[in-house]
Parts: sequence; C-alpha cells; structure tokens
Amino acid sequence: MKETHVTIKDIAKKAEVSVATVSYVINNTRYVSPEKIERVNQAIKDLNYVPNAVARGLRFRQSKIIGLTITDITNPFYPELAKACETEALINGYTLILINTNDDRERTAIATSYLREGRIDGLIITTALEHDRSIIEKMIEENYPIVLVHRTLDNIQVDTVLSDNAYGSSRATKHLIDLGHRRICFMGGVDGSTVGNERVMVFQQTMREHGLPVMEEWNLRGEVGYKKSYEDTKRLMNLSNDVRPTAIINISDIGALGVIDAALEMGMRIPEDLAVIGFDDVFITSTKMVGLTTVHIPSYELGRVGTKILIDRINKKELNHYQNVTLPVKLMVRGTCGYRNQKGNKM
Amino acid sequence: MKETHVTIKDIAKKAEVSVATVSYVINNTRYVSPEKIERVNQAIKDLNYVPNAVARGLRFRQSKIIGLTITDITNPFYPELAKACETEALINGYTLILINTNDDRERTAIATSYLREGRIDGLIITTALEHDRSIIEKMIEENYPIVLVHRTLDNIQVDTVLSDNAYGSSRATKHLIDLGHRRICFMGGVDGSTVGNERVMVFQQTMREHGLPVMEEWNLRGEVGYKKSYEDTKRLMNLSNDVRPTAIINISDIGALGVIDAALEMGMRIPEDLAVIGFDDVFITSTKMVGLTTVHIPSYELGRVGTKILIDRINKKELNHYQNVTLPVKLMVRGTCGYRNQKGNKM
DNA sequence: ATGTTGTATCTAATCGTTTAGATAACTATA
DNA sequence: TATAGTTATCTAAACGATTAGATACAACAT
Repeated sequence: MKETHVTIKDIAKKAEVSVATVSYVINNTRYVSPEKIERVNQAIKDLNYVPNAVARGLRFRQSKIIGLTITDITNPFYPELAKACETEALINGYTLILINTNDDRERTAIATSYLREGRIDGLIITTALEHDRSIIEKMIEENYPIVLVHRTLDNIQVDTVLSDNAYGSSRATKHLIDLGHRRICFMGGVDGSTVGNERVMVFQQTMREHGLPVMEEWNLRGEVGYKKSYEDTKRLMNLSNDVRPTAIINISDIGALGVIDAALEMGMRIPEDLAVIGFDDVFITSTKMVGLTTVHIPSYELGRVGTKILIDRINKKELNHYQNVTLPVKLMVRGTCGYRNQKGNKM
Repeated sequence: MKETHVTIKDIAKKAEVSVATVSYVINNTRYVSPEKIERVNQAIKDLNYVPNAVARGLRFRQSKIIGLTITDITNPFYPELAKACETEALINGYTLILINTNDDRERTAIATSYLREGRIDGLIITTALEHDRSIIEKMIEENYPIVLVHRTLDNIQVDTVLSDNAYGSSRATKHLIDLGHRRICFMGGVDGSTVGNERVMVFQQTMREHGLPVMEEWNLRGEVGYKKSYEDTKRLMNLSNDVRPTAIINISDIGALGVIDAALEMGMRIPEDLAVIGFDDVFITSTKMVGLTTVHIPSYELGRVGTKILIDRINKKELNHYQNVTLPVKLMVRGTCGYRNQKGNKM
C-alpha cells in the first residue's frame, strides 16, 4: 500500500549534508555543527521521517522482537503472563510476538524457525512438552536465547522460570485430606508436561504418605479443558455413592469449572457432595459468584522474570551458568471445598 | 548471543556457485542445472541454513508482521479476538505483534510508529478512542494499512469491522422491559468509545420509546472494569428500595460480574432483587456456575474478518472503496434476569 | 571459419541504515 | 610559508537477501 517511504537519503538531500551526518545527529554519535544539526532536524520534521527498523535490524543483526509461545491465549491463565512479557519487553525496547501453539509440535517448530530467520532475537517457551524436546534442544545447542517458563523439560540445561508445583500439589491434597476426604481424584492435564507430571506425582505421594489409596483408573491425563473435565466428571459421578471420588483436583481453573458444571447439572451440591480445587487462580474464579478454591500460580511474575532473563541472555554475550528460578505458590481457600470452623466441626 | 549466522554466501561458497544461483534454487525462480541444485540443497542441509527474514524484509520493503492493539489482554473479551487474528495472519504468512494500550494515547502512538518504522506492515486497532483521533487520522491520510475493529471513530474513512451495538443494546433493554423492569441502569464504559456511545444512546432511546425514565445520575461512564462496576453497584444498591434500579446492564461481562458480586455481598439475590445483563458473552460467564444473561459479541469473527481485510489492503495496492462490515450479535438468555414462563408469570 | 541463437551462470546494484577511515578545511606553531 | 595538529564532514563498505542484465559457452547453420 504505502509505496514511498522517506529515507535517510531524502533527509540528507533536503538538509544538504551527507547521510552519515544525518545518522550522526539522529544517534548523537559524533560531533556535528549546530547549524547542520538544526538543518537536519528541520528536514526530519518537515518530511516526517522515522528511521526504518528493518534496515537497522539488518545492520545490527537483531530485530528487537521476542517471541512468546503459549498453548492458547483463550485459556485465562495465559493473558496475564503474556501481558507481563509485553510490558517487560516494552520497558527494554522490545516488542512481543505471540504464538499460540495449541501444544502442537509443528507450531513449536515454526516458533523456533523465527529465531533462525532472525525474525526474533529470543524466545520464551511456556509450552514445552516432551514431544518438542528435540526441537528445543537443538536450538539451545546452537546457542539461541531461549527461556523455558511454566513448563520445563527434564534434564535440560537452559534458563527456566517455574512455579513451585510440588508444594502446590501437596498443599492442595493435604487440604482435602484435612477436610476428611479419602477418595480424591486428580485430573492431570496434557501428557508430557512437567507441570502435570510433577503435580500428579506429588499428589500420589502425598496420598500414600497418608495411607490413602491412589485409584489407578482415576489417573486421568490428556487434554484438560472445560469440556474434557466436564465429561470425565460426568462419568466419575455416575459411579455409586460409596466408590466415587468425594473430591476432585483439576490442573486448571477452567477444568475445575467443567467439573463443577457437570456436578451441578447432575444435581449435586458443591462442596457438600463434591469438593473441587483448581490450579492457577485465574481472576474470574476469584469472584464471589464463583469462589473457587485453587492454588495461586504467579503468572504475571512468571512472565516478567522470564522476559527479564531472556533479555539479559540476549544482551550479555556470555553468562556461563543458567538461571533456574522457582516462584512460590499459595493455596487460596474459597468456597468449593467447605471448611472446618473454629471448633473443628466440618461445615 | 548467537554470533555466526550462516548466510547465503556460505552456501554459495560451499556449493561452489554464485549467491544468485543459490537464491534461484531456494526460490525456484530461474532454471538451474540438476547437479547444482543438488549441490546447493546439500550445502543448505549441511550448514542448516535458513534465509534471513530481516534481509528479505529490507529488500521487499515489508516485514510480514501485523500489529494488533487491544485495551488489555487480561480482559477475557480480547483473547479470542487476538487468537483469531493470529490464526488468520499465520494462514497468510504473517505473524502478529500484540500491543496492550490500556486505552492510553501514548501507547497508540507507539503502535502507529511501528508502521512508520516498517516494523509492521499493517495495524488492527481495536482501541480507537476519540483522543486517538489525530494519530489515527494522520496514518490513514498517509495511506498506511489500518483497519478499525470493534471500536471506530465517527466520520472516518477507513476499513471497519464492527458488531451491531445498536441491535444488541435495544434487544437487551427490551428484554428487561418485557420482564417488567422500569428502573434500569446502564453502565457504559470508557468515554470516547463509539461502542459505549452507541450502546448508551440506543438504550436511552429504547427507554424513552417505552415511556420509561432515563435517570441522568445513573448515566455512568468512565473506566469500567470489575472494580468500578462493583463500587458503583454498592453505591446504587444503597439507595432506598423504591428508587434504586431493579436491573443493571453493564457494557462488559467482567463489569457485570462486579455488579453481581456487589449485590450478592449485600445479601441481594440475583435475579430476584436485581437483574443483570452483560455484553461480550465471554466463555466463562456461559458456564452453569455463572450463567450470565448477556449480548453475544462475535469476537473471533471480528478478529478474523478484520485481519483478512487488513491483509487484502496490504497486498492489493488499490482498493478505492473502504469496507465497512457490521457483524450480528445475539442476546443469550441465561439465569441473571429471570424470565416469564409459558403462561406469562414472572419467575 | 564465422555468425547466430540459446542456455546456464555470474556480476553487481539495490533495499535503508551505521560507521570506520579518508579527506578537506581550518588553526596553531616553527 | 611550510608543517603539523585538529576538527567537521564525507565516501564507501558493510549487514543478507533478490534480480536485472551481462557474459561465457555450447550447439548449430551457413
């Protein structure tokens, strides 16, 4: 559409100086006489000139853009994280490219190819799954700036910013156990995610430590959205009263909402008939109308710190040790589990 | 970090041909003998070569990136729209840059400067406010590819993709009137937004058409998030029983949630003591646990169509008439307004 | 042998910047 | 006046791709 950009040459011509001089006044990088500075600035104003970022990018071999892969921006866990990345990037003179992967390997490949093409200077990956390992490892090996946020890969040497999944999972499980639950189900999310793996593992461990059974057939993994959780719950709640779970922990708040909706639809009451805990602490579930008990994941902080580390990595050529940050999480007790009152009576 | 990119020269050297030949085989743009094609492809594979997108961008004077401004990705209305843009962009070989403006003029200026810098080839603006007018008009005048989505500006010549706010607002208002409400409040969102302007105007008009009073002091504009709506509602609900609104329409679902929470906290029942309608039909409010009655805004379609038009605009040099699309909306009746049953009795 | 035609590949300019090094124009010194 | 030393500005080469036009070579006709 736009066909005639005004370039540094036009400014040089109009101000009757060389392009070098123009560049010097723009970047303030060598002494230029006051009257020429004036002429150049005038020409810039007159012609409404802005230096071309692509040409600059070619010269400096950098785009000043960073990429962010997320599973799906439509899952309310991610917007906050994305916003943090964008804000932190902007502060440092970078802009952010958004890549929804839907946990698809092909999409991860596209994202990393942006790095090779020089389209982005660094990549924040929140979507690392075991099936992406080879792609990611190769990029790290070739020294491209990458940081893994939220999800990581076992035994990988790279910067990571994670949340304390082990604590979160054990805390949630214990909360339920304290409330008297013995048949607890954990809906663990996509396969190959360290987030799911760790939370499920610690859940099972905690159950065993308390002498409680881990039901093999309740070990539900795979895509966990609202729909899947809703369906799984319907199935589970059809089990007879003395066998079915009295509590469900879901790996995400949105999944937990599916659980609740299914139970509600079957005429069950929350928390009396079924206790529910989520993960994430997405804004919406914190409202009084929903009031979901959940494990707060510091999504903003995850994004902010991840972006900061990435940009450091891009700029400081050599940083010989990787940074591995783990952020604290917190159980937010609200209405979907019931609670014991002061005197120890369950309500 | 990465310091030695392999370039087309390296391939040329390794394959013992000129750079032109390499380019010809990569882009399949002139005949090259089979054995040289083979040699070039081998070299590309051996050295793991990918053409540099920035250099290409400079040559072609385009970045293959488009920008998207949104108020705040944290407001669940936008992720779906953003996802649509990203998907449609990817299909057409573009990637998407995300810009949260927080309805701040300065941020809009940054976004448009990306266009001038050649950092992006086109811009989708969902954040147009009256105070951005001069910035936006100037860019349009200079023929940069821009499309206004969701919000527009009065009397502006440019491609737009909007939703049918007039119908949505009148439909929602009539729904409430049919249910017997006479004191209805409309919380109208940020000043200077055509979305708010139009919805409020049609609301007032509809009220008048039905001989109902429009309370001047309930004409609440300004930032409308959860918090503001919550506070306004608290204030309103403190009015005496026979004066306060019996129904509130909020310009967004998130705002509506604030309304509901405030009322709930004051011991009121929804919908018996207060009916609530939102706008957007964000996924979360459609769940059984929330069940908000709301006007569905086709956010995905808004993003998809907007992106398509923008890309057409970028590619087809001349399109002498602007496209102005209005997408249909729909009232989703759920639980926050109550309803009349078959026999006309209010429930 | 000479000229013509056609084919495969190469050279070099271009896109819009930045910047090292050359150059020209002063000023100061002997 | 010649020389050295400063200072302000310019020329031209990068950055990594694409591509028009030049060129070299072979095949063929005369």
